[in-house]
Amino acid sequence: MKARRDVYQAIADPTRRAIIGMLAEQPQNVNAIAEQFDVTRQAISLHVKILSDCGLIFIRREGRDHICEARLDSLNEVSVWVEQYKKHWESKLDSLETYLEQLKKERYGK
Amino acid sequence: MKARRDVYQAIADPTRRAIIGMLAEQPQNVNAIAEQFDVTRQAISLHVKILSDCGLIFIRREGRDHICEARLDSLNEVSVWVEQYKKHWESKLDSLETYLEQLKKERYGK
DNA sequence: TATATATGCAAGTATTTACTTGCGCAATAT
DNA sequence: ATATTGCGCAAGTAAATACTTGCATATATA
Repeated sequence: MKARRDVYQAIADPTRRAIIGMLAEQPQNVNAIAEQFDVTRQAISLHVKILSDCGLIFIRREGRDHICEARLDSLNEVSVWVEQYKKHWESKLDSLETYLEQLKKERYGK
Repeated sequence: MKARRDVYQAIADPTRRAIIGMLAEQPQNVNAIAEQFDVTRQAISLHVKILSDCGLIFIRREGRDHICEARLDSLNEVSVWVEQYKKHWESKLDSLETYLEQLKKERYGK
């Protein structure tokens, strides 16, 4: 469990995206997060660790509490990657027919 | 290999992101894609299937060629999700000290 | 000091992932 | 017709993933 661990992989899991959502609203300790899910605290603890490892959350110790706060700077990498393709889905043509029509005017494949 | 297969999971793999990048520039058949990687054609074929399954690419048959083209509409989901947190990384404070200072003024944890 | 609380670590499991090799099939090309 | 090319399917493997339970370790509280 120490392999590829980048932002893309971190946000691939819906539970982790939910955790990010919660922490973006308000920092919370691990137990508080875990109570909002059906899995064990340890499962959440692992998700928190993964998020922490890739820099998406920052863990501040306050007594025995480990308070997690969203630090979403590294989401910028995803943002940049996705936005570069924005034209691909925003310049949609009206129908598939028109689309295919256009495709035939060009050369494709190898 | 038929479990969770959403856009987030699809783009979690660097090879698949690379394939998307290639196809965004120019549609290509499976072999043409595979030649640009060190893995077998079948490995790429699987990636292509995953991308196709979640709607990120469209496969058009032309004789024996399966020509893949980027259809990145579903990236919009990722875009929307990421952009909602943009303020979290764009409103960065100058230093960690200032940041922590601000945190102390609020109540955290459970 | 004893006890409860918050948490991490370790080990074990089931499932998924990312691959591989081998094969079969359809569409060209010879 | 036969060979070649492009490709998917099936089966197998190694590793990663998402969990679990059990235990150890701090910190707070009675």
